[in-house]
Amino acid sequence: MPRSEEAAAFFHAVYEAILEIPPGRVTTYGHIAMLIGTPQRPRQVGVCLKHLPGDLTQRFNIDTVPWQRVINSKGTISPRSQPAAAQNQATRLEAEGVTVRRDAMGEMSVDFDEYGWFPDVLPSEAAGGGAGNDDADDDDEE
DNA sequence: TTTTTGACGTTAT
DNA sequence: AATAACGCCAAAA
Repeated sequence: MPRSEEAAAFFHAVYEAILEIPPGRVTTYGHIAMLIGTPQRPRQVGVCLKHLPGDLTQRFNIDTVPWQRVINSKGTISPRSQPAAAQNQATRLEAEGVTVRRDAMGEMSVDFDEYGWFPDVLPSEAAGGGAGNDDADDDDEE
């Protein structure tokens, strides 16, 4: 558990934000960081997920928090020390209807155009390549 | 206690 | 396009 109250509050905010990701959609560590008002700490979002309790009696645990819906900004499942964990994430995503594409180098990616969930994205970003969603509320697009 | 590590992302070369 | 440097900070070593 986090050593300070402030850290605990951060963990809490991260988990709450992740709970908002709709099933069958994905977003990024950076986006979660932005949503909770700390855009400079996407890395800490990863820390929170890494330490997500396996204890199912806790309010936030690996079963109640849809951690699998968080991937990196490249649109790929972040590799970690335990390769099986990434595989597990892919499996959980596929179980909710998300297509995970494996390329030649064992790298697993998800198409943001199809599954990305990015509410509150600034119009300037959306203007770029047609792949954006400037709406704060989206369920279906393209 | 100090140092290193790491489920990241943006900016600068 | 690809690589490096940096900011971030809780945990683990």
